[in-house]
Amino acid sequence: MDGFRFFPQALDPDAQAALTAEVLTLVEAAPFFNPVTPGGKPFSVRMTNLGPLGWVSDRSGYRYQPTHPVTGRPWPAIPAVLLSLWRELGGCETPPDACLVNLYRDGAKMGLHQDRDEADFAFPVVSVSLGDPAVFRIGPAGGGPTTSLRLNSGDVCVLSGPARLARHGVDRVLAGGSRLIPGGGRLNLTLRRARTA
DNA sequence: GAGTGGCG
DNA sequence: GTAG
Repeated sequence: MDGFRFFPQALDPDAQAALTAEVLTLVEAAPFFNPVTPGGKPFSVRMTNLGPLGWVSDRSGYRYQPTHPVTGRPWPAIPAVLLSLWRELGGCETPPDACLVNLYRDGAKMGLHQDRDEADFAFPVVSVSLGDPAVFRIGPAGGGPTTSLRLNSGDVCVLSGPARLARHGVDRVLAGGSRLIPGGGRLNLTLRRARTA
């Protein structure tokens, strides 16, 4: 997968713990909600966002919006450490304007999809894994054979260039593999530039 | 259970 | 249409 870059253990255990604590504190003001597809089917992951814009899905469709769908308040700010990861590993000077926070509890998964709700695909997607390991799947943008990859806590993935529109998803989460998240599970932080610079 | 994929 |  040209354009797909994998940075194992980009965050050491102390940095993982600090980031997890910071994100969980921030999202107290923007609680995880239960999204549904435009067809009304619930996702198995729970979601919230950080930053000027947040990705949401409901019966009206997929979109980025500046406020939490339940509280109506703006999303909390993106932590500085994530802005640094975006710049250093994503190689992008323009900062992200959205950070989707997906919480995978027992049995949660994410079907194969593309991130294509952003205005300019020249900007990368930077994904940070925290907590339980996940079996990630990725394949070409145009369809075809996929490969699977285990994502551990502290790993960072970058989708850019030809891989920016890669199909990807999470087949399953390996429960109990980490004690990082209270109550267990996996937290995935996905940084994106939703609007043009 | 694993892999693939409608999809614009 | 949609990450189900």
